[in-house]
Amino acid sequence: MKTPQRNSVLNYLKNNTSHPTAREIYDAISKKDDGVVSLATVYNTLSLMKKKGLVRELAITDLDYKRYDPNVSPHAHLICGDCGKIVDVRLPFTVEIPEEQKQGFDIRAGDIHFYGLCPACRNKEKNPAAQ
Amino acid sequence: MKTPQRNSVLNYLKNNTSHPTAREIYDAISKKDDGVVSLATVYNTLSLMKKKGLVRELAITDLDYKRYDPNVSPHAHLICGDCGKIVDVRLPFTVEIPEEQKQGFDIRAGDIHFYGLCPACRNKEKNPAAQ
DNA sequence: TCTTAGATTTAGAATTAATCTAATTAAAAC
DNA sequence: GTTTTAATTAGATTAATTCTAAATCTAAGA
Repeated sequence: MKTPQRNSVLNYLKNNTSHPTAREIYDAISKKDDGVVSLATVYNTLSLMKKKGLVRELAITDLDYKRYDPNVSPHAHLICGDCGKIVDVRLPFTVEIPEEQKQGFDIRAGDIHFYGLCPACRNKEKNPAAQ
Repeated sequence: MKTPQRNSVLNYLKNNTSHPTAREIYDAISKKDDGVVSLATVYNTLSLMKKKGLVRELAITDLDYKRYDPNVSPHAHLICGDCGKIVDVRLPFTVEIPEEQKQGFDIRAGDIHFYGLCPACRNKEKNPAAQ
C-alpha cells in the first residue's frame, strides 16, 4: 500500500550507496521530513522491501547492526574493519558453486564480503600521530 | 593462558562443523563437563580465539546470532534460509578482487555465503502435509 | 613448597538492536 | 461519505552481547 512513510524510506534508499542501518534511515528521514515516520515503520518497510526483493539486508561480521542495500544486482562488498565503511564492488566474474558441491542445496542468493582497511584507515595506521 | 575453561571451548570446537552459537557451545560444554564454564567465559574465549585467528566469526543474514567456525582455511558456506543449517563448501577456485577494483582497500579476509534451501527443507516445501 | 602479581573467571547488571502489541489512524473500495 | 482493511505508532518486550567488579586461579620466582 502506498503511504508517505514508505515513500520516504524508498526515496531515501534510492541510489543510496552508503549501506545505512535502520536507525540511520530513521534519523535521516526524521531530520529532512520532520518526523513523518517512526522507527517501527522503518523496520516494517525494510522488511516488506526485503520480501519484495527491493533491498538486500547485510549482516556483516564485526558490525553490530544490519545494513540495507538498495542495489540488488549482483555485486560484492568491501568492508573496512576499522571505520566500518562499506563500498560496492562489481566483480568481473560470477561466483557459482559447482553442482557436485551443492550437497543438495537449492541456492537462491549469495553474499560476498571482503574485509580489510579502507584508504583513510590505512593512512591512520601508518601515521597514528597525524590524528 | 592455559585454563580448563579455554580447553573445554577449544575441544568442543575442534573438528566441529556445526557452526555453533556462543550459547550452543556453552550449553554443550555445561552438559558434558557439568558446569566448568560460564557464558561470559565462552564469549571471552571466542573473542580471544578470533584475535589469534583460531576461529572465524560468522554473521549471517536472517540468522540472529553470531556463529563460530574453527575451520579457518578458505571455504564458503551454504545456509538454509528455512532451518538455518550451515555447511561448508570448498570452492575449486579462489575469489579475488582485481587490483583496479579494490578502491584503495587493503583486503585481508573474505566471506562467501550462499543462501537457499537444504535438502530436508526442500522436501518439506514440496510436501507440507508430510509434516 | 609458598608467595604473590597478574591474568582469568564469573554472576549479574547493563546495553541496545530488533520485534511485538494493541490502539490509533489512514487508505482505498464502493 | 461509509466501511473495511491495512498501516502506523509509542512503548513494552525480548534476548544477544558486553560490561563490571569481585573472587579465583595460574605460574613463576624465592
